[in-house]
Amino acid sequence: MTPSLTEKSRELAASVMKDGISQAALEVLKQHGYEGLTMDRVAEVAGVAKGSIYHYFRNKQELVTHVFEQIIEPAIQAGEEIVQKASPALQKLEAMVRMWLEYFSQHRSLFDFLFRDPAVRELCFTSQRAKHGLAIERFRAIVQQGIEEGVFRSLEPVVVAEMIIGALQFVIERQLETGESRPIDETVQRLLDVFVHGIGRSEAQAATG
Amino acid sequence: MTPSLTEKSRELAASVMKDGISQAALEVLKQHGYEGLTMDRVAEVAGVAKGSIYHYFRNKQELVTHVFEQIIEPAIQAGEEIVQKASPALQKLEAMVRMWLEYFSQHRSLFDFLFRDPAVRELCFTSQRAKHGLAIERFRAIVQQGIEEGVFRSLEPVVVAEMIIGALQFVIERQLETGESRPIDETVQRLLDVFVHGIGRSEAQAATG
Amino acid sequence: MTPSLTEKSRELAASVMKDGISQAALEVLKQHGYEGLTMDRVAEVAGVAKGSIYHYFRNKQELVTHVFEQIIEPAIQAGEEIVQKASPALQKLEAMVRMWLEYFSQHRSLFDFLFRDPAVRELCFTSQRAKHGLAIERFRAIVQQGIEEGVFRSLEPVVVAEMIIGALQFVIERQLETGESRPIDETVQRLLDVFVHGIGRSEAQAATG
Amino acid sequence: MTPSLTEKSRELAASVMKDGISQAALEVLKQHGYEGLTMDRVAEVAGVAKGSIYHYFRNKQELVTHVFEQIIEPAIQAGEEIVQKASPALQKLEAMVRMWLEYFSQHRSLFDFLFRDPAVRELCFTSQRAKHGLAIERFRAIVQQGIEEGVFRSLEPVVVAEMIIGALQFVIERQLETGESRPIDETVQRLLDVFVHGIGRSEAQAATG
DNA sequence: CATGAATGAGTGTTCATTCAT
DNA sequence: CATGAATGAACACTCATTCAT
Repeated sequence: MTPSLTEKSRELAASVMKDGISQAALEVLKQHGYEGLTMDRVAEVAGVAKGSIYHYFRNKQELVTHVFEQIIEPAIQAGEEIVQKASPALQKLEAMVRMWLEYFSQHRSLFDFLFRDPAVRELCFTSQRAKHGLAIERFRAIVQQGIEEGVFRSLEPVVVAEMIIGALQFVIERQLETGESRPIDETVQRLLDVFVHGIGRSEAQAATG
Repeated sequence: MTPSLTEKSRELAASVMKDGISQAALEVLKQHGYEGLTMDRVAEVAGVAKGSIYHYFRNKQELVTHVFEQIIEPAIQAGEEIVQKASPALQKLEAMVRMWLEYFSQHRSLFDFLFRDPAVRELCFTSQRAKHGLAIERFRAIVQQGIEEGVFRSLEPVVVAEMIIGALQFVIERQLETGESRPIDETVQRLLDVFVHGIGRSEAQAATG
Repeated sequence: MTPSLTEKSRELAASVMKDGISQAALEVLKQHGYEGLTMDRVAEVAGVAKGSIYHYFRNKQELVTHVFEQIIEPAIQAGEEIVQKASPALQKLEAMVRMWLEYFSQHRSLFDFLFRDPAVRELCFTSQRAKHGLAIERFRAIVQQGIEEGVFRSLEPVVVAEMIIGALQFVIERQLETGESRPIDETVQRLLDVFVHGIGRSEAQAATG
Repeated sequence: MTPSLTEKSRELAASVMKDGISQAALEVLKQHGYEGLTMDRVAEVAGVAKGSIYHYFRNKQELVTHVFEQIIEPAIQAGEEIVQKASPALQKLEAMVRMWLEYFSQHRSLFDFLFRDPAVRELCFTSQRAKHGLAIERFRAIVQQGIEEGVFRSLEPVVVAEMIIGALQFVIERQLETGESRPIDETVQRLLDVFVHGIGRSEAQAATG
């Protein structure tokens, strides 16, 4: 059992180091941008020798990936909670949109950097359908639930999920670019309004429908 | 008149070279990504000496910018034509969505790279409201027209424009990532359907409205 | 005889071009310094094609050398005149010191650049004992004359000439560096005073002597 | 105490490397001149990788400056000692002239290169009145002392100092250029003779002579 | 395990020189 | 002769990665 204990403390120490380095990398990312993310700087900020980083991360890419995962974790958790709740789809949708809006407005600048690494993108979206793919999956589930509840029309839920996320991301992105920051509540309402009721006028809709 | 002729052929040769280098850069971009875009590679692919590139582009950034402009130009033109037509907003919207859909599906992979260059982003979005900002402006104008025609509800047109573009981009992005390629017609219909009618069911809408 | 005429006009044209290019190089030198002296810039300022420079100067070094010769020529001439005059050595010395002082204060900044090229140095001082060596020779001749006239002590004239030139150059150099510009008359007097009478006090001299 | 030991050996190793690189740079300077001083060559001669140089010197300029300081340091020290001594001005002057003469004859070729770097010049003369400015200051102090002792005439000491240094430098320079090497003792005597007694035969001098 | 010195391939950019037109 | 596009070697500097201690 002793070895198990030693092993555990070893593991603990290792994970502490990993986190420390990861945090340092995040700091560097914030201050110097993606192109300014050098192992030297990470080592300096983390207060460890450059070589030590390679004990915990095989290479720079792995470090970047880990940083990304650290950042996105809270959103994953928050999303999970929202989905798990026993609320109507519309409420879940609103909660989800608000959560992502808040999340993106906090971290968008970092995403600019993180999404830059093709390897990270690969990881996030495609390969293991992880993280972002997960976001889609969750919106999809909510849309599906809405359809089943009879409040949403019977549309392809994945595509709808994608549209919502895309719209949401881009709206945030624009706000960051233009510098203006509208209250999140307002943005949430607008997004929901458009997606739920459409931009078409009811009479016209009645006519077309 | 002779100098005019010589001058012309010189200009022609110069523009041929510029295009050649630009094409080479595009090729490198496709194969190696933005981080892999080195002047050496461009020179090699273009089949010219590295130094020669600097006869046509002051520096790397200028080359990148030029490549970007070359790519986006056709879309700008097509957008202009659509906007100028005297058609109802709904038709324009459809044409615009289809155009961008076609355009993005052709170039999305490049945008991943191009949008990554801060200088390019600057150019595109912020500084001179050029290119992408222009796209927003055009969608905005169409939405505005729709509102005036009485077919669209009176929503903030800029935000709606942003949502549509965001949704559109992301849907394409996803298709590229998942590898599946749905017919563009179908995607256009889905986007319009969602944005015009919303995802909510009519009764619910009637109830809310 | 016709070919002779053609030949002459050809030669004339060539020398005109050489001078034009040389002047352009001088201009570039003044504006951009030695490190900024590029063939491109020279061609641009001269208003000729870069390639044309190589018709008149085998390479950059030859051009630089030519520029140097152009600059130093007036001083050579002025020196010649002073030496040729039938005046007492002391008067010649004063005239010479004044001339060089004026000359250096006008061109010192250029010398900083020109003396930088080892090839130029080679040319100027060593190889053909040209130019600068010539200056030494002239000061030497004046000192010699002074000895013969009985107004100067019988010292090794070359070394004395070197000392005077060295002192003269350095005093100017310092003025340029410190930025202060004392009147030339004053500097001339000081130099002559020190070199003619020495810094030692008469009694002390008598004591030492 | 162990860390202190490790630290010390580390520091030692670092200073050994710095010196090695510095020496290599000196070697390159001697063989290829200032324009031929490339980091590649320094690395090759030093037997280290190019990148390693940048562990010890932030950039080329810093390396050059360091080389310069290494070379000039001994002269600074020797000058300090001479000035500090409690000897009559005339003796100090002789010692100083001899010291510089010896020093310059050893390093003049390097100065050709070193003085060429604007940054080095800046450092030496202007900015902190360091090094060369220091030399002037010291000669000035000696002249001043001589005036106070009553052995030198009451002349502007700074200008006299400049003249002596200029003459001294130029005489050495000439010897290097012409290749002839006169005994230093002789040169010292000639310089002092000229500067103390002047070249003119005055009545007083005539009386002594 | 921790270290940080050492590495060396790679980066964008410059510029004297050549040569086909 | 005049041209200027093309060249390519050279430059200072960076940085992910390795490895002896």
